[in-house]
Amino acid sequence: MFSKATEYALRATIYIAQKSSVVKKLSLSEIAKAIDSPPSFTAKILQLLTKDNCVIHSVRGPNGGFYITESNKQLPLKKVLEAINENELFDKCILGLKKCSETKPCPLHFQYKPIKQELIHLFQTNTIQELSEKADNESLFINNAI
Amino acid sequence: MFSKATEYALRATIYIAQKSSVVKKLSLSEIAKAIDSPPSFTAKILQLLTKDNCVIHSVRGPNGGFYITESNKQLPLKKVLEAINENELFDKCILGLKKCSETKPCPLHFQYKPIKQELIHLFQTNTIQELSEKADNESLFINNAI
DNA sequence: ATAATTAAAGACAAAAATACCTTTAATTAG
DNA sequence: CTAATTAAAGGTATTTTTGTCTTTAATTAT
Ligand code: FES
Ligand code: FES
Repeated sequence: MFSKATEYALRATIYIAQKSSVVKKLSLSEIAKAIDSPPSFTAKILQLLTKDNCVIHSVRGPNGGFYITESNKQLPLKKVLEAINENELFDKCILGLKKCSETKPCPLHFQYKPIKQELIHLFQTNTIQELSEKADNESLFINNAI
Repeated sequence: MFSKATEYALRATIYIAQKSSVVKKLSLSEIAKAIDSPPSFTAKILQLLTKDNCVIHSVRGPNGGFYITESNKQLPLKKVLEAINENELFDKCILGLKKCSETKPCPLHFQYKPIKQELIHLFQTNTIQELSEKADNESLFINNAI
């Protein structure tokens, strides 16, 4: 479904929303360990999420790290997909035609369309905060620990 | 969503179901041109679909090529995914956890679950024949022609 | 000011996916 | 039987994705 990069981005964002605040920043190594992802690769992805502070924030130096503001927690999960340029996933034709189009639809188009809408809805209506609260309250998981 | 290999496999299968019969086989080059795919790569994929005659059939030599039997047209589209080993796509966790599990669900699990079911349903209920007829009757498309 | 800590940036490496190319085997037509 | 045609098989090449490593810049604590 998603690329590794996207999966790490989503898991990292949820974890940061769970555990960080402006006064409690999380280091790369803590995040990577928590979400079970390769640290250096995760660094690249966090940089994308930090760009223009579009999703998360970062500060360098001692006691530095990554955090997310309360206001950014209100962003829809879709924002994460946009930040790492995988948002167009939901615009694509399921059979791989160059354009998914109503006027030149593939044989699965009209059946796939409502499912696609639900996927878009899923990422548009869930905020980062909501997801992180879910993970908090219902003992849900964002890593592969045993 | 799907890999290129899967996209080509689905488009090729639909095209073969539309145009072939036991007495009218289609050459690799015709298929690749029709579905707008790289011929050599498409050859590999058709081989997988031909293995054990699980989806399509092939014969070598003059007037040889690929075709599908009436009985195989009754197979669900899911069979194509299985043939190229991308069927597990729908078993995977959307956040990339090693296992999608009810007992250790990710924060999106319960919202994603019904969508996943619809995707599975889509590929399980549609037969190859139904899709190819759709493509016939409603001027739907399986290539990128202008 | 200096040293320590942390992310940013960029080069590099490995693996996987995609695409291509050559040889072989099967089949058919003549 | 021979030549032509077509898919099968297997190797190679390219591109993309994933992952690593090193250097630089920013920040903080002492
Ligand atoms: S054209 Fe294929 S999904 Fe819309
Ligand atoms: S655990 Fe993530 S989708 Fe089921």
